[in-house]
Amino acid sequence: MGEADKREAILEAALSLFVERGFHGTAVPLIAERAQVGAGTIYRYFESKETLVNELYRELKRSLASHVGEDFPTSGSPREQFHAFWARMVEWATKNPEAFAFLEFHSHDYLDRSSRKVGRQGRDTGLRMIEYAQEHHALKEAPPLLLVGIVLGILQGVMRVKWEAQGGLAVSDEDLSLAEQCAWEAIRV
Amino acid sequence: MGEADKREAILEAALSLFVERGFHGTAVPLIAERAQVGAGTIYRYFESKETLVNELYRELKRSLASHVGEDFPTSGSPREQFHAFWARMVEWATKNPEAFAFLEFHSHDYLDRSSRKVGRQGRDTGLRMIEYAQEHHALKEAPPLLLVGIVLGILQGVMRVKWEAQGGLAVSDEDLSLAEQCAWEAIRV
Amino acid sequence: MGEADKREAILEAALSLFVERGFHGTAVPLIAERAQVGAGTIYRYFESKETLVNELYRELKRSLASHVGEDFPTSGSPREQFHAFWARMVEWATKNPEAFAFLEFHSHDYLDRSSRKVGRQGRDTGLRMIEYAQEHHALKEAPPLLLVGIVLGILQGVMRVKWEAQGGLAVSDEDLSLAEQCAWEAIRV
Amino acid sequence: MGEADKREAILEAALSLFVERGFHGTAVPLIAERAQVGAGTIYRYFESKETLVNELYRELKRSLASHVGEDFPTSGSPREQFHAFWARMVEWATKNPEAFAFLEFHSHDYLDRSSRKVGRQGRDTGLRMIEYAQEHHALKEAPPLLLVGIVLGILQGVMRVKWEAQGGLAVSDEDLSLAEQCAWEAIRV
DNA sequence: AATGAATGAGAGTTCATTCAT
DNA sequence: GATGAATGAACTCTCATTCAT
Repeated sequence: MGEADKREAILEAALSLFVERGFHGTAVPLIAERAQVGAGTIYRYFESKETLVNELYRELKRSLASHVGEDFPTSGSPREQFHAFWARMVEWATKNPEAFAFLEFHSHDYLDRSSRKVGRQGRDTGLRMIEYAQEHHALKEAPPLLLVGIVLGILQGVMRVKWEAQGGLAVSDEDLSLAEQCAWEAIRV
Repeated sequence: MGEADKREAILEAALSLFVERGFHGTAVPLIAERAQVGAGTIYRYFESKETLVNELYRELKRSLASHVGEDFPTSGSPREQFHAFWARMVEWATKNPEAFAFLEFHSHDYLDRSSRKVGRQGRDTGLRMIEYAQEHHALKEAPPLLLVGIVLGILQGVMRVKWEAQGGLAVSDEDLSLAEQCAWEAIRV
Repeated sequence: MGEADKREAILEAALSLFVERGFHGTAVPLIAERAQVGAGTIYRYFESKETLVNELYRELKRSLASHVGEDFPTSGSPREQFHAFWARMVEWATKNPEAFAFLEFHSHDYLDRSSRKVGRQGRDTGLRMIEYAQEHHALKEAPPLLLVGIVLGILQGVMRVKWEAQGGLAVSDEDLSLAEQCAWEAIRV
Repeated sequence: MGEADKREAILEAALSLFVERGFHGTAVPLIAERAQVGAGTIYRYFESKETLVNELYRELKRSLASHVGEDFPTSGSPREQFHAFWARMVEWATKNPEAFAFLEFHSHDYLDRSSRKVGRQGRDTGLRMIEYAQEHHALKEAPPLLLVGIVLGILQGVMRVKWEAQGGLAVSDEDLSLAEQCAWEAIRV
């Protein structure tokens, strides 16, 4: 196992445990065990448990941001942009359910300045998309922050239902498309 | 100070500290100090720190539910019912900002079975309202759980913006009414 | 057991263990065990293991300094002053053999600024006594620091012999008086 | 680099680090780094960190002893012998300041039986010199151990002043000669 | 023979909980 | 009934030592 692999194994183990038991409920040796490394090894890759969770947070935030931002239809219509945004968020969340759960369903009382900055950047990107759409009179005349809150809230609310769904109550792709339409109707003029 | 008062003081102290520093970041003696009681006293009112946070959670959930449910316009139109629901949620969240922040912006990895049941009851009430409205063909034909997720998501998203707003960026009552309209347009036919 | 007693018990336990096994060879729970308190209790009285050893160091240094300084024959002849100094040092070291061993036979790589300052104060007092005696032409014309080093070196060397003596090789009071005379002859004109 | 060179490099690195940071404050990989070898290599030359420090201690003690003992004026007068002893000790300490600091200013709580034996041998040599001088009625009638303690104490005290001296307070060769005279006057009849 | 990444025992420390006062 | 000093289990983290390369 190469160095990068080991680092990755630790991050993956930490992610799944943080989602299962929360950050504070997860002891470092438990992460080590799941990652199949010694407890001390974690400290060759991360300065501390806090550093570990912060790096995990930032890497996931950045992964999500880059997935949404790649080849974004910058010159598309507001509705096209909204679709791109929604579809990619859902895509990422579906491919990385634990990562999405970690980012969105858990509180992050351990974030350092750098991580909080990364957290804000994601929101700011959404903000610019909203402002652009408002300039095209495609959206309601409301404070952009409010509209961002509404859209992200819907996304979170819907994904939480999907996450919590067990057994036959699964949320289908069709449902997610429907939710996109709901979200659009929430904010459009 | 009577027994009930002391219990209340402990719960209030715990609430504000949990919101400030998170459940795990709050030491029991700190709660005692803020509540102006001895550390041991807390254990005359609550079996453990976990019990305390669970009872706090349930009492707040019930308070919110009863505020929303009291004199609910059971026979009103779906839109009237939706307005009642929204306005009362916002009212309670505005009167009890810390309580709302605790319930909605923090992860609750410590909830016991009983608390999770109470948590579900709130959602189920919303579910029945949605189903009732769907029977009247006022809402989109989507899984009720999805629509509940959307509405609660919007509410949470909007209130989070309000909570995080500092300085001149405050979210006004007008904004909240606008958000209500957004939420309605998200789910109505 | 009162608060001060418990603090004292911890300091005493720590002193004897530090002398036996060195600072780094002494685990905190071991100190607790010998002091007959819980491991956590130590942290109610001392911020950390380092704080503990620093406070111990300073209290002993101060005790020694005050024993030597009390009713010191400020206006006595240099020889009288020297006798007072020597006799009191020996007296304190004999009454507190572990304390003297801790202060003089162990290296103190953990001392903080405050402790180092206290350490220097003791030496400076000796320095002033030497300078006073030199002004009276009672001592050799050598750098005062050197003479202080010589006297303290002799004291330490002699007490180390006493400390290490086991069985029939004990160092008697008479020997210590002899050593005083040696020390005086080392520095006098 | 030959085997012996590598061993030497490790011992030198260890010595300077032990003097700077103390034995317990020095991590083995740090010694390896300064010696420009891999951490594991140290364990091809020394069984353990304890073995390493013990061998270092013994080699330095032996080096000092042999420097003092070489061509010692066995049939010289007590004063001549004393001068030879003092001058050679000072010479060695001046040429090997870190080694002297390590041997004399640090506590050695890790010494094994063999090292303690070597430590005693140095003192025993001094003891025989003292006894020889006493037989010639050149010294005070005091327990030889005491006189050895006095002389070694002075040497240590003086060298400590020199070691700690910084800036313009340096201890000169002249001062060291003066100190020799002090030491002699301390013990002579 | 040499390396240094990996290890895990053991360190210092915290804090939910207890119980003598 | 109320207190808060005391507790010790469990945590995070370090570092002497090993061993696959």
